[in-house]
Amino acid sequence: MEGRAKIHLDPKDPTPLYAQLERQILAAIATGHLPEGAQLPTVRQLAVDLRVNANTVARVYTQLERAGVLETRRGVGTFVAGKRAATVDQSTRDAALLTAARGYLAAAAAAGASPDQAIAQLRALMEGADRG
Amino acid sequence: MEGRAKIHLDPKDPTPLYAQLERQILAAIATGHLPEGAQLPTVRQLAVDLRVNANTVARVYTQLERAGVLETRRGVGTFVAGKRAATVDQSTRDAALLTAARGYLAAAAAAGASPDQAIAQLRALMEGADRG
DNA sequence: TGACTTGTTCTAAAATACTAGTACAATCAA
DNA sequence: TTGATTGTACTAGTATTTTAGAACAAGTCA
Repeated sequence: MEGRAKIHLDPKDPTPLYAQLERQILAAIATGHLPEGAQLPTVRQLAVDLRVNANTVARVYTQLERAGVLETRRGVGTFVAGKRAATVDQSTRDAALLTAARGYLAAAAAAGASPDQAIAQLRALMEGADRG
Repeated sequence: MEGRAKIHLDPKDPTPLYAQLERQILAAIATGHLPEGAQLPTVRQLAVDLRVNANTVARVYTQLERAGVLETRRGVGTFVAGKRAATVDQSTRDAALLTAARGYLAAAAAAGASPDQAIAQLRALMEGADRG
């Protein structure tokens, strides 16, 4: 029960599982669900919880470790790394955010939600994170 | 030049191109960019514009045609179908919106943006769409 | 030391996504 | 009818994603 991250993967979503998992972890960190220094579930445990292969989890951990987001210690576990320098420039990040926003608006519209509802849903999600 | 849909695909996004395209079309319809009866670009033309294979576009058109969203007439073109009965229930749509919101928050975090910036970007996009 | 836990690496196979090219069918206009 | 346009269907090949299983490396603890 020690700070289980609320990770949700959707097998129906055409987005690859590894990409979903990576985003969820990054979001959990950004929203404070996973504070600096927090320990993540082990590769094998998370694989069981999410019903995916251990390799899929391991690959995500490795990738995030190389990106400086996570810190891994063999035999101990995987932890959220401390503040790191941003390696990508601002324009690249802006472009990524724009693309993500377009995608969300599209997905919301496809789900029959109005833009206002889309924002409301986002707010609700953020508040839930604050309390966690 | 008759109402070109503003479709943007991101090859860097791990989400499959066909899924991105499907969402964008659904969004364009939901937001009124593509009103009922409007003609979509031809399979070959859109494939050229988006730098994807014609088969990828054709598959999306076919899928949306089977879903009742589009109407295709051989030798003429593809059009937005008339009002159709909602085939998915509310809970399914809510779940889809929640998943989309989680994904956006995660993508924004991955892009180094705060949740507030994520919402700001969304608002900016909405205003731009209104004027378009 | 030895047992155990944890992350890492590797090979192999299956399923899916995407590209490429071709051919066919239906509609419209001259 | 003829030709052009458009959607549909098909095969083949490549790349990516995911699963599966095994083995190895590094750390903790008794």
